Amino acid sequence: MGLERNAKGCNCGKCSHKFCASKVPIFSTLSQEELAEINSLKINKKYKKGEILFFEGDRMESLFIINQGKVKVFKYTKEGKEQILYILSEGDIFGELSLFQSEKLTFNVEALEDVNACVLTKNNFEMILSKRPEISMKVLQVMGERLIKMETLIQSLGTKDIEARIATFLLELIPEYTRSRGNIKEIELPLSREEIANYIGVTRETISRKLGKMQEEGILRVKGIKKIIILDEEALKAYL
Amino acid sequence: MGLERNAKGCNCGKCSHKFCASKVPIFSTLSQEELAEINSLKINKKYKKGEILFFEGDRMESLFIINQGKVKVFKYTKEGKEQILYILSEGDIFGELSLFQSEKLTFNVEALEDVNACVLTKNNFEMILSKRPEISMKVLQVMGERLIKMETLIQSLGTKDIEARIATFLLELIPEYTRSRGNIKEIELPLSREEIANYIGVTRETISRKLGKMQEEGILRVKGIKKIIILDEEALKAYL
DNA sequence: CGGTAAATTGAGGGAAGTCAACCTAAGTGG
DNA sequence: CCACTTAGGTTGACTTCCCTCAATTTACCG
Repeated sequence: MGLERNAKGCNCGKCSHKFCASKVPIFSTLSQEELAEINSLKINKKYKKGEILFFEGDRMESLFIINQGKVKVFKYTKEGKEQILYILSEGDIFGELSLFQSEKLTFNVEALEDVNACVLTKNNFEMILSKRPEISMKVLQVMGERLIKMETLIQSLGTKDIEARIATFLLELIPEYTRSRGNIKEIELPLSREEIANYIGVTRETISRKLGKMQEEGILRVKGIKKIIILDEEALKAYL
Repeated sequence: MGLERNAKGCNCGKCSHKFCASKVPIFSTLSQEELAEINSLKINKKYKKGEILFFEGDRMESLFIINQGKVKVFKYTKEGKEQILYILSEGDIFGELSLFQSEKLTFNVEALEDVNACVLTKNNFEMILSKRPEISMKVLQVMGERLIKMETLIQSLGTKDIEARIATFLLELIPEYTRSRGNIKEIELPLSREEIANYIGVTRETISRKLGKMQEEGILRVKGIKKIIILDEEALKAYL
């Protein structure tokens, strides 16, 4: 699967990470030569599922580009429960903030699956940025999108109706995590029940019960532990 | 009051809005001449308390700088309740996002008190930006701070403990909204009870009850409708 | 094919929401 | 300056819904 990917995106046979830079929207305006330069500067890191990439309070000295896999970004609440802020996957970046304000990280990052990431040092990134200042605009766009996602999450958490929160969560997943088979949509869940609960601000048990209820209502079908088939997307939207 | 302000910050007697640009961190690197240029480009707008500056879905074609007063930025939840995202006051900017991604506004903005704002058109701002590209870095910093605030809010909303949410809210207010009298701190609340409730994700009544409880415990004193005296800041922090 | 971690299901309690009545304070006009 | 009006705040009784705790059941991995 991983090999297929490479074969598909790159023909040179050896540079399995040529993608790092080319995958990322912030570098979309760069030429092939410039991308190649970035690739020669980057280093590659691998993490196992469950591994912590960063802890709150760590000082970031580099820009991370996720080449493969997914990570969750989260904080701990007072009760020691994790509050997930967002999920990042292939092509997403993080650490960009610290590059501009050299502050400590305000969240933890953990690999949800095996992760392959490219790392650009702060210095190298600043060098690239000085050559191509329009990149900072791109970074602004990415941050803007992230802000909008967080606004949606806040709106969701502020909503008392838990069905609505779950619906929001599922609908968000559809564009990126769905394999369409005919006209039914099968979501590949990136999170466990407990993690969904921690994202939505409820307990694991409540998620179980609500999904069960939605299944009874014919809106979706829970297929094993990490798949959900959306049978009636309109009914889901009606919850919002 | 408004005049005193002006007298204090500006001696020319006529340019009551010279501050707009000089108040804003994103323009902090500019020279006096450049600031003056911006001031000649900007236009001035006034809003009455309760007035809506923008609706969700509006297209922003300008950068707003708050010169005086406070606004709340909010969305509506499914139940029609407002979910406040943040409070902006003197020196804060908004609309910066739309300038970079020309998307529609994702929130509403309402004046909490009489507001005086400076407006820079998108074109003018882009012109300034092209002359001084380092401003985009500053914008990134501002957005970074906003992102961090939202992360905190999410963490707070995800926390079940409502006392903790109230404590977080009050402690956030202290730096900006406190008049210290001796060693007791008196917070001037920018929000009504209902708005606090809408910010924290609970009902008006719950806020009343919890503040009453905290008063009984000797942590604070509710003084009328818009003042709270913090008697025991440490006890407040202990809720976190 | 076990063994373990995760998910589900059920029963019970508690905390916040709802609804309604009452109170307080800010603003208005005489 | 005071009485009146009204919006916002507080308080109480009741209800609901989610959390908690515990017992099973189901999925996943060697």
